[in-house]
Amino acid sequence: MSDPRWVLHVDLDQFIAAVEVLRRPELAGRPVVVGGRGDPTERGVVATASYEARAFGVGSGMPLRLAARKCPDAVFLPVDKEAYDAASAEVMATLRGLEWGGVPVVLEVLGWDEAFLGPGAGHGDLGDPREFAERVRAAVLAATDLHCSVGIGDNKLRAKIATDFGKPRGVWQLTEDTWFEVMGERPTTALWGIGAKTARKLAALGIDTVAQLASSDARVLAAELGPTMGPWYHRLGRGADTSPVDATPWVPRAHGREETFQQDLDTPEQVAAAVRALTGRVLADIRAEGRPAARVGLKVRFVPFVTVSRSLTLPEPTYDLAVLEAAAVSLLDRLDERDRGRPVRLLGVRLEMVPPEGGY
DNA sequence: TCTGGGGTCCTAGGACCC
DNA sequence: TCTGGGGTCCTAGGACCC
Repeated sequence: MSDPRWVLHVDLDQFIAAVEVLRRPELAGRPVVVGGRGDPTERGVVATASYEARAFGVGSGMPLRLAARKCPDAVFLPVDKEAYDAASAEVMATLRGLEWGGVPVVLEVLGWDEAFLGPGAGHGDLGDPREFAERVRAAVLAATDLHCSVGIGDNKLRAKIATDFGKPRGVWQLTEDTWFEVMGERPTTALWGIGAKTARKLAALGIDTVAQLASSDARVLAAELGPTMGPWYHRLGRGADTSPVDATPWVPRAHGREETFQQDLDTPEQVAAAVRALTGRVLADIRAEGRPAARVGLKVRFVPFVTVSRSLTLPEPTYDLAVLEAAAVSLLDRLDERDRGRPVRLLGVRLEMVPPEGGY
């Protein structure tokens, strides 16, 4: 019996909505929509909708106002980051405490509600991965009252894609043996890392499906899509991935804050004041990180929708609020003439930090 | 319907240096 | 008179993900 290096991908089912229902049991079975400040008359989008709300056509990324029109009886709740942070930490601690083949698992956290899980060094018999996957689901449910789905793969890519087939509350296995049978005829967007734009470029090359991508000419992809991305898309088509499950804690490169204004900003004074306010908020985040800012970036969305960005490298890394505010505001002067004076819908300030000692 | 907010990584072109 | 080739850094923008 061959012993593939099994990888599991764990994904919580409708994490945000599920956390909200847990602390308000009376919402169970009702359509719940979480997003923005919880006021569907404001500008904002849906972060997560419960299954009951999805039945009305409400989905992630949808404007709250549209969600309210589709499902007027839904309960609208504000995004409560702290609550999800806490629930996520509980889930990850539970996963980290699991043993597989007699040794602790290796856990790579992907976000609030997702993680890869692999066998630790020196493990013994791993047994049937499906049995272990069910154990994972049971452990998470017992510890947190949250349901999850688990994908099993012979690498991270296949495990990640498998999870979607198992949702909700299920387990699915995808390996080299079943890759083309399951994925071959699906559109390239079914792959992790190929979105609408790339799919369109591939379609222009006569590549619409995963199987077509796998049998395409890697040299053509490199020429058309870049020396790094081209070959990578080719590997995606075959489901190939050799990256290890990596438990190294995440070290952020940058922090940023964005704000969509309920009323568009009309004057340069309003815009500059908002940029300074955002800069102060991001500064607090990087102070907590303990590494000073090395670069400053500004993002501006005008009405109608045009989004531009400008950035600069600071003469020297700093925590100095006045210096950072001045740098961020100075980026406004670099906007194109035609954009100046147009109403501003969104502003974003981003501070890139100096790398930690020894790099990332 | 009128489009979040947090991120990462890649590419291309220009400036500059040797 | 015309023109190397390699390298790094900076900036703007594109694409993607959760």
